[in-house]
Amino acid sequence: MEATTDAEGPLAESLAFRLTVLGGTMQREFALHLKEAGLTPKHLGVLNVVDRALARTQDDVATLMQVTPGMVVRLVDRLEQRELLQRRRDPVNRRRHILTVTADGARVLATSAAFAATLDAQLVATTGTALAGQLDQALAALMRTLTGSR
Amino acid sequence: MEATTDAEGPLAESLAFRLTVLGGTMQREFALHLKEAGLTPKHLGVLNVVDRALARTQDDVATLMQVTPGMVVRLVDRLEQRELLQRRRDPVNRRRHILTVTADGARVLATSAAFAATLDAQLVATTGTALAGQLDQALAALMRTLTGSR
DNA sequence: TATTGTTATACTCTATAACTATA
DNA sequence: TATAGTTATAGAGTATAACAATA
Repeated sequence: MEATTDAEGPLAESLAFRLTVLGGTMQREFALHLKEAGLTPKHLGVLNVVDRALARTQDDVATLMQVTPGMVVRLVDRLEQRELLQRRRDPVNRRRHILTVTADGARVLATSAAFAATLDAQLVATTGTALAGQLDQALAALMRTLTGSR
Repeated sequence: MEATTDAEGPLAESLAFRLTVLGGTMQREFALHLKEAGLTPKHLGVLNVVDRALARTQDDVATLMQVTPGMVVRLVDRLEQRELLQRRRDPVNRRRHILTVTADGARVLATSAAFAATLDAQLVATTGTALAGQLDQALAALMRTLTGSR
């Protein structure tokens, strides 16, 4: 009766489960790196989507990052205090806050990109260049569905 | 002077960063699925490492999952309350608690594996079978380094 | 003296829901 | 009436550090 436990293969071999585990490990690395700046991975995520023009307003950020509007407020609050992000009212629709990354914000993104590059180097060293290239393609395909096929 | 911002390529194209984002998405899915059982993805992680014999004691779990001993206590507390995991003293070294997955715990793992399979199906549908196969290989290589090359 | 696990404390993250203002 | 954002509250997660028991 072991068909009950492994009907679809063990959990540990699922793509989704391993993505969760490895994503958690990577997130921990980013968290450690960002700690000195008083930021979390989510703060970096906000900077990134705004910088990449995937999100223009707080509402955009909430939808794209799947977080509540209330959390976006707090994330943006801190980023604004640190002068990494700027809020300004949309003259066209005064309910909206348009977000822009400041020069300091761009610097945080650059530093984090450099840090990410060192993590990538470790990943490539583990998988080898061939597999890393294919990992890159697979992740790109998956990211496209998250950002709405852009 | 834009070499300053993109010296190593943009953050959004980093393998590590995308693993963080996608891992977060998958984690959210698992969290939603586990909510009705009153569990979190970390609880599932504990069940998994114990079931796979990657961890025998609470200390093993803490080391492997990179969480503090105090958190393992609370995670195991809940799993034990729900009768998904059993604690018993190691007769050889009475400081240790040996963990074993109960029949109910195995059932949770099975249900979660089935759920993971549906997530996997979505992932495969997005990337195509060829890329999914290579994603599988890359993730396997990366997981081996996490579990100590076992 | 080191290891394993527990507890206490405080802090952060997060979700929910009520609220303000704009449209 | 619907949208964008804010605030308040409460609950869950987490880290730190002090502690107890065992080796």
